[in-house]
Parts: sequence; structure tokens; C-alpha cells
Amino acid sequence: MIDRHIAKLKARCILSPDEESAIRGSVVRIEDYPADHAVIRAGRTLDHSTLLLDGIMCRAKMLRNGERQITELHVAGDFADLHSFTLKYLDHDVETMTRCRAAIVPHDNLRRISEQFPRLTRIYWFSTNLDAAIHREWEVSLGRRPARARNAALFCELQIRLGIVGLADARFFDLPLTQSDIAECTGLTNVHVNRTLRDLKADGLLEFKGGRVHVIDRDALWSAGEFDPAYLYLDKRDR
Amino acid sequence: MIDRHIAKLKARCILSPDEESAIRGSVVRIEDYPADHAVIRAGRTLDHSTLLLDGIMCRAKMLRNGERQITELHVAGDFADLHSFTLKYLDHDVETMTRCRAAIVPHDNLRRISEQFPRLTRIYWFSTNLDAAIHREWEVSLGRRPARARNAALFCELQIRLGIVGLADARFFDLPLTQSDIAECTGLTNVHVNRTLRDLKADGLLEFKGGRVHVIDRDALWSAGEFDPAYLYLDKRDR
DNA sequence: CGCGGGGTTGAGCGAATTCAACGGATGTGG
DNA sequence: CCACATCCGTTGAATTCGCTCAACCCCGCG
Repeated sequence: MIDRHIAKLKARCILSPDEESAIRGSVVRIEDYPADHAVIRAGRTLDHSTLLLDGIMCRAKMLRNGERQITELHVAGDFADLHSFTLKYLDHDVETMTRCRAAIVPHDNLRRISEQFPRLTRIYWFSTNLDAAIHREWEVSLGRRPARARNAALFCELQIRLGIVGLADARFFDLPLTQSDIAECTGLTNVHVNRTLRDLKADGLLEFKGGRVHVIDRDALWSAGEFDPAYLYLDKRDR
Repeated sequence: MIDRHIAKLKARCILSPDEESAIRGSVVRIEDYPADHAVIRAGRTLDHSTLLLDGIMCRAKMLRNGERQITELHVAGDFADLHSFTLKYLDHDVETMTRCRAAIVPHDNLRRISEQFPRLTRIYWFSTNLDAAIHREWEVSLGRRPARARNAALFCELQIRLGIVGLADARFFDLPLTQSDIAECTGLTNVHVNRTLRDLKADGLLEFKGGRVHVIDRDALWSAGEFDPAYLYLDKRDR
């Protein structure tokens, strides 16, 4: 059920059978959400975290003029708001981009397993630090990269992250987002995302159509996005 | 010696005398660095964290073309790389912007105090999550805000953060950075930062000159930067 | 006294936006 | 089954915000 979450952790950390079953035992219930649903609102006190099992969620911050900046995308296997365990409330919303299924893990349970298994504390601490690393990479894209590179980098990241949980192969993956969604991630307009994707396709790097991504030339795509997966900490070790 | 660090924590968390002295006891030595010095290089394995006592450091990522995006500024009292405790190596450089003094805290000591004081673990976990919240706010600036708001927001954040450690008052604070440094934070060119600062001054919001900031109209500055300090988690509670 | 770093300003350019129109697909109610 | 609305994608034209390039100033310093 939470196998994708376990797969994500095992890609970076060593996990004992006991630790694994403690994680599995921390879930109290499963919830389903429709697309475009606000799962968590900024500022509200939380007593649980949300482990995404299926679908795509985002962390989003609203601006005064109604625009929205998405600060991270979440895929199956991610905790969307593990940081609420220590923050107690969030500075951003968490919303579904598609229909989603999620496991609810009470903070009490997180505290219990973190006291029983100190290494799990560090693994989950690591996990929130990995989110921060993704934020940093997005800051680089948003601050310094032109539109083509920003979009390319986003697809590179998602291919890797979805690949870890078995939802992407070397050439294809499902990504049921609109061009406007992409625009809210990359700090562009939907119009310009459209033109950029047209160019990426014309240059034989990538095709994004009908919620599905076809990576035509991965090397060229990585190069266009100046993509270096180091920030995803893909080396497995004791954290 | 590390009073500013204690002050930063106490602005957000409850800290017992025992916990406080454990923190003080975790420092093994003090180091001084010149300005523009790379304290930590991306990818290098680390066995300690760096607690900034004086000066300004930054987290920076290099781009292929030699440009640099600063993803966060650190002020006295901040751990510049507490996340290396779980990440083991960093995805970015840490560099001094000014002459700096720092306390070195070995990861072994962090592990020891986190085992002895479980609440300290959560406090330091919280602390890295606060860094992530700052990253998110910067993503919003970089992705969606025009130049004027980006710069305004940066000064707002720094006034609050420096104020917490006694280095800013309601009207003035030292910020020994160049306009090019600001540009690397806000994803602009030094030329455009210059023009934007000129406008902010002409409009009576803020003056930045000679490494010193004069906040002329704080309300107007907050408004211009669309600044809401909620993301800095300034409420003191048990984390 | 020359040099270099930081700051300042102008002119021209260009990447991305805005505004607007239109097409295709999908869904829905009469 | 058709009329209509809506959402998403696509394209063109005009605009604009920020960039590039360049010159120049000021000031501290060797």
C-alpha cells in the first residue's frame, strides 16, 4: 500500500525490516481527494501528515493578485507535509493537481516511531531536507534559467522522481497536468509554456501531450535543463 | 558566544537550561573566514556543521555559464549547513559574503545531544524546515514578483531575521552587501537592482547605502514586497 | 597617481507577457 | 441529438520589464 513510499526511502537510506514495518503501522486511514482540492490550508494547525499514495499534489503559495506559485510537486510515495510535524502549521497550501489517494499518519505516531527508532527520525529529517534541496533547485530555475531550461529541468526532475517509484521509464511517463500547471511551477505564463513546449518538441527533445510525457532525447533534455540529479541525493547510504 | 543562536531558537521554541547548555557544549572550535570565501563546496562529505556567529554567509548554486543563484542568506545565529547532518553532503556551496566568524559543531556532537535531548532533535529539525520555508518564499519572489517587490521582500525578511538576534532595529540595520550580491539573491542584474533601489528610495520606502539599510516607511515596504512574516514562524511554542 | 571595485545612468534590445482570437475536445441540459 | 458552455491548447500582434552593453563617476588604496 505504501510501497512507493518505502521505495523512495530505500533509494536513499538503509531501512531495516523493523523500521519498515513501523512505518507501515503508522498509517491510520486512507483518504481520497478530487482534483484541485485544497488538502491543507496555510496557517491551520495540523496533527497529522499526508503521505501521497497516488496522484500529484503541490505546495502552493498564493499572491495578492490571485496568482499562484507552486513551490514543489509531490508524486506517489512523497509525504506532502512531513514538515508539519515540527512546524505545526504550514506557510503554504497543499493542493491536489489530480485525483489523489493519501495515507494519513498522525504526528503522535510519527513521534512514537521516531522515539523507538532514532534512525527513522534521521531518515524523515533527511526526507524534509530533500524537499528543501528541491526548493533550492527550483530557486535556481526561477531566478536564473530561461524558459526553455526551466521547463526542461522540471521534466527531468519528474522523470527521475517518478522513476524511483516505478511510474516512469526511460522514455515515457504519465503527467496529468495542464500547461497552466506547468506555468505555475516554472514562473511563466501558460502561453509561454505552450511556445516553449512547441520548441522542445520541434527540437526533438520531448513531447508533452494529453497528460503524457515522451522523452525523445534524454541527453539533450538534461543538457537543455542544465540538469544534474545530484540534488536528489540518489546515493543509498546510512543517513 | 553563541547567544544569537540561542536567541534565534528561543524566538520559536521552548528551550530548557539543560538543553541550552548542551547546545553550548557541542561547539569544538571557532573559525574565522575572509569575505568571499567558500566555506563548503557542494558534494564534499561533511562531518560537522557551521554555526554562523558573525557576518553574512549564503547558500549558492553555480550555473554552467558562471552565473550564481543565491538560495538563502544566513545571518548571525544561523546554522549555515545544519542540513548536512542528515544529507551528509550538500547540493550547493556555502560562501561568506563578508568576513565571518563561525562555531564548528561536529555531527557526532549533534547526534549525541539529539539522543540525549529528543526535543532538541525536533528543534533542530524545525530549524532546517524553517530554512525550507525561506526557500519557498524566495521561490515565490523569483517566480512571480516583479523586481521592486523582490527586493523589498528581501529587505523585509532580513530586517526581521536580524532583529531577532539584536542586529536590526525598527529603522536601521547593517547589511554589508553589494548591489550585485542583492542581484544574485533576487534573480536580477546588478544594473536593475540599482534602478529598483533608486526607485524605492525616491518613493520614500528604503535607502540602502554603504552597507547600511535605512527603512524609511516599513508599512509601505512590507506592502511593496507583499511581505507577510508568517513564513518565518515567529510564534514561540513547543515544537 | 593609476587602478579596481562598486555604483550610476543611457540607449537599444530581447525574452516573456498581455491581450485577443480561435479550434478542438468534452460535458451537459433542453 | 443538438445547442451551448467550458476547459485546454494554440497562435498572432503589440507591449513591457528587465537585460546587455557601454560609458562614466566616485572613492579607497597600493
